[in-house]
Amino acid sequence: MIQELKKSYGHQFEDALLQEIAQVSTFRELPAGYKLMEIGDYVKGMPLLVSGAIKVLREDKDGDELLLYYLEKGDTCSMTMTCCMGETKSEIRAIAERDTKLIMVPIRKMEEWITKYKSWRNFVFESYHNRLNEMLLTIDTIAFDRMDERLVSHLKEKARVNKDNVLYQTHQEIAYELHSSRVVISRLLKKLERLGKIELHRNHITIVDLS
Amino acid sequence: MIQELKKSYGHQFEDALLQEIAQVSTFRELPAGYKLMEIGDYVKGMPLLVSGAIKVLREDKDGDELLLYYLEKGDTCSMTMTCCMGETKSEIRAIAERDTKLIMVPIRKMEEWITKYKSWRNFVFESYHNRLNEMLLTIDTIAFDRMDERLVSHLKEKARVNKDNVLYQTHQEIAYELHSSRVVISRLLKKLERLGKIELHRNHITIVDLS
DNA sequence: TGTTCTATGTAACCTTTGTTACCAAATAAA
DNA sequence: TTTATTTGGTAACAAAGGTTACATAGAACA
Repeated sequence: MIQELKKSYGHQFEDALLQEIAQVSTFRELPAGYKLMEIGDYVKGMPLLVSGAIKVLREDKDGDELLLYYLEKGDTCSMTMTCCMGETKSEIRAIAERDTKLIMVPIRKMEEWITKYKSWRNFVFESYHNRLNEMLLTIDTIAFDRMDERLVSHLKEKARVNKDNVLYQTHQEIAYELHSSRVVISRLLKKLERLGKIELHRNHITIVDLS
Repeated sequence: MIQELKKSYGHQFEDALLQEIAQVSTFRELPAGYKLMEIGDYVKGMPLLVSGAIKVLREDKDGDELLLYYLEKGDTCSMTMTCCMGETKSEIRAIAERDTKLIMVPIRKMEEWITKYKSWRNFVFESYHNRLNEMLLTIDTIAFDRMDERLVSHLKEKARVNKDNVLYQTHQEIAYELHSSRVVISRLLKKLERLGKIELHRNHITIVDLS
């Protein structure tokens, strides 16, 4: 594990901290689709992403979903931190977007290291910073953009996160993540295809040029 | 200032910290409508709210606004903290919702106190926690609620924050804060009046029963 | 007092998005 | 191979919300 740690976090954490992390944490490999956290769960650990990606989703009272943002290499879940500080339940759902490796740090260490290591403190604050900014961007898209623009953003982001211009997602799944309906998404995707920006196939979408 | 400080923060900060805050901070009284921060501004201080309320707004590229949340007594602006840590410009606009008193702490002290005072550390993390949760609630309303529900929430929240069941706001102003149009808001307000939930007057709205 | 400005009410219409229904193609299962 | 299921295409319609236009009432003010 220490190698994985050094590769992803060696440039920002001092050796003593890396050692401590290695001692108390567990290394986990999650297959794509694995549900890491459900709404209402109590939080037991803080994930440090080593590779892959985790998607973070919000749900309303009717069970409708909305994709909030992705966690990637070098990220951690600020939502987790806020939860464990307050001993409250998770407000979000977290699912592996693709095969993912992460290091799970026990929450009790989090506060301890904040006083002990400056680099850890910076990391924690930077995470909050990043997460608040991701949330602002999410708000921007849902408040200010129309569904066609949101769809294009979604396709771009999906391709970036998965490092693949072919998206293996059904129209229904896209509709869930954007909190829309399958028919609307199919309609807009067809329009994008007619414009030569994507190619539609059963169970996958090829991005041609979304610039 | 030390009295104001003790009244609002005495229960959570130790005396030594209260003393330090009093020494390096400035006390400010803002009239309702005062613009405390504009998008693009560099952040010079961290506000500790003593009384009143500050509304925090987001703007898109076309200049359209959206109300994100209110800061009240005991709150601080996490967005400010993230900005000053990263030396970046403000992502939001902050305007006094009503007459407001606050203590402005220089940003350089923020990090220093995090190592020095446990209570300050808790306060900072709690602020992040609160802000992330407010952002989630904001996302919930704009993503999952229709405009009539959002309007009712807005009226309730406005009345709560201002401690007044009479709202002194024009339909146009409400439309800006909800990122809608005046005609739509007038239409929905009229519907609420017909249902006996509010009374409409020129330049003010009286809440009768929104439960 | 008459004039001007601002806030609100309302009708008519348009666009976007969501819903229902049905069909066909692709795939999986029997 | 036949049947069932999943996925996607499309039409027709409904609803929410935005736009334009215009009228009127109250407030401000000359």
